[in-house]
Amino acid sequence: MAGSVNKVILVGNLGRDPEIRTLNSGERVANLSLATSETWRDKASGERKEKTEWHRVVIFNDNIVKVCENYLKKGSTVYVEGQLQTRKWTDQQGVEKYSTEVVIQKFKGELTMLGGRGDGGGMSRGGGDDDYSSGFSTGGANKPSGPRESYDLNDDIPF
Amino acid sequence: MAGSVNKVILVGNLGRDPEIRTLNSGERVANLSLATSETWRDKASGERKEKTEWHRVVIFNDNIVKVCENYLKKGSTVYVEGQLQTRKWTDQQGVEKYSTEVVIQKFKGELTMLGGRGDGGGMSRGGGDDDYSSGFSTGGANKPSGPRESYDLNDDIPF
Amino acid sequence: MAGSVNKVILVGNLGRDPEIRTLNSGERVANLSLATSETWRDKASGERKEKTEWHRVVIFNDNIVKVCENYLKKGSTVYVEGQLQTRKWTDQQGVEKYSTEVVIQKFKGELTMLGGRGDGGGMSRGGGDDDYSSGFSTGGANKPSGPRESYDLNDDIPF
Amino acid sequence: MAGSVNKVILVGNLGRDPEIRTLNSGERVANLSLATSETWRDKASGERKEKTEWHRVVIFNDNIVKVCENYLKKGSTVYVEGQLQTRKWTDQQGVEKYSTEVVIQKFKGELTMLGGRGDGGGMSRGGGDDDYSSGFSTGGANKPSGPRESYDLNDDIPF
DNA sequence: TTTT
DNA sequence: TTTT
Repeated sequence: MAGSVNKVILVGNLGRDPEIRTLNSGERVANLSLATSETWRDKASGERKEKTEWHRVVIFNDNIVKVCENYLKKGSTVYVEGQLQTRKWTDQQGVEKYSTEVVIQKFKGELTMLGGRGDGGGMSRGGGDDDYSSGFSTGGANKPSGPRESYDLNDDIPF
Repeated sequence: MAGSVNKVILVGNLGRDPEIRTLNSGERVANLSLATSETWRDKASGERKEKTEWHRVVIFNDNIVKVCENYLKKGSTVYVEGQLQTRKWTDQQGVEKYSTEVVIQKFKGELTMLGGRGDGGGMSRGGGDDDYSSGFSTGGANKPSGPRESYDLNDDIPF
Repeated sequence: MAGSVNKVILVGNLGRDPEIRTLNSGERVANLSLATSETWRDKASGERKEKTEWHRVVIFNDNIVKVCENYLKKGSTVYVEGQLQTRKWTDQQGVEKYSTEVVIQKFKGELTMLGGRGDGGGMSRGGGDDDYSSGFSTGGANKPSGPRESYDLNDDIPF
Repeated sequence: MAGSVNKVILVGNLGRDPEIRTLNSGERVANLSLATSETWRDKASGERKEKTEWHRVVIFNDNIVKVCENYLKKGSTVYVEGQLQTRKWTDQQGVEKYSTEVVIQKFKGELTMLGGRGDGGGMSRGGGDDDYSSGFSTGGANKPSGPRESYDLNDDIPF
């Protein structure tokens, strides 16, 4: 295929605390229940209405799992960037079901804390790590070394 | 809620021709089956692997429905920008099911043709309209009246 | 051209209060100075570093101009979605300059309030309007007439 | 700062072949000149109009630099995801200038080939690498190992 | 079910 | 300077 893009961008609030589990492989996974809402005024009745959409976010990136564990809770506002993925599973009655999730892979996607009620006050990020971050953002990288401040090309002119 | 964002960006190919239906309200709706693929080389075996994700795109914007009708077909490459929306429905056995879709609302979202095998050659967009467009892009338009809560199609099954 | 996309997504804080001006046409324009920051730990020195990028956001959508006027101030956190646009202008010495801006057109782009220090407390949106909104989001609106080619502000300098 | 986001998404065509240079550090950098266009019908005159925006894209990720070198040329259509960055420089007359660029960092951003006239036919990506890719997409990762196909949580239910 |  |  000549290239494709699968990207989801959400800003919303957690409906409950993150759930973190350990797979048989030892790998940790975080699950978030994230709400986005729209409000509008109904043209006919003049009433204000609201509709909330709930998103299931699944995180396989361990740096981001740690942020979920240490900083997020019910009510936290987050920016999430991931991929749409539909998973098939079978319930206890043997019925096939589908679940569509926003997945933050090990090497793809981001999560950035944006504050909100759930934040326990402090914004300090905890020390001792060598992560690259955009504020409380986490993701994308492996062992980055910071943004580029300048580079030595002197024949660059705006075009 | 202090503002939220719900945005999906996809670039992929149509798995079949667009399906266009007319609702009881007279409103037209287009459905796209859009594939995005990832390929990678397996570290262990060294083999090239591929995984395809299928997305159900539902379009309520009539300008975009017209583009689907006139220009898109199986194999077309498109850029789609919409919202994630999960819809509950009941199948013929009375079982509740959920379908998560990428929705292009009447007044939100975009679709841009990017070529691909399915394009029947001509790129001319048809005249006589006064639409704003970015290339073959369509969207962003007028007179919003709130998000869609439900629509009366009962033959929709997750795919 | 077979379709193109020009989209900028920013979440950051205002460095100063919004500036709102009226063009000769009577149209109002809001300018925001928006900061995004990245922090990282320097691999060599182990020090925490930060780099801030300043973005000039220019808003031609009057609903969003009103939100800027009524709700935003220095310190506010906002989500902004617009287009990249580079404008050429001539300074008082007759030197040609270029300014690249994130533009929210009349019929394209969004702004969503996400809280932050600058918010004067209340989140109430003001009544009497029939706007469609996603939280405090505003945008996506009607009756487009083409992109903006130039506007008559001659005191604009890159910042 | 409580987290920020700085993201640019472009789909357009290259106005010329990629320029690739080597910095004093030995690091390679690719520069792309990318066009995005909008067309619209003027309401007054009824004429079709077009406006093209040119974007300077700067790439520090070596995997993506290789894709530019081997597969892209004048006319190629690409999807680019990067960060907005403004760089100050001094021209030969000693005048300070600013250049705003879309930067694909070493560990951030993506480039995906979408075809277009410039593509020399072959889509084969060259072998012997262990890169993760989405079609011809490149970026984001370091040593990824492919998308997740399934995971062993059996208590997952749609919510 | 697409695409390469 | 691209593309249709």
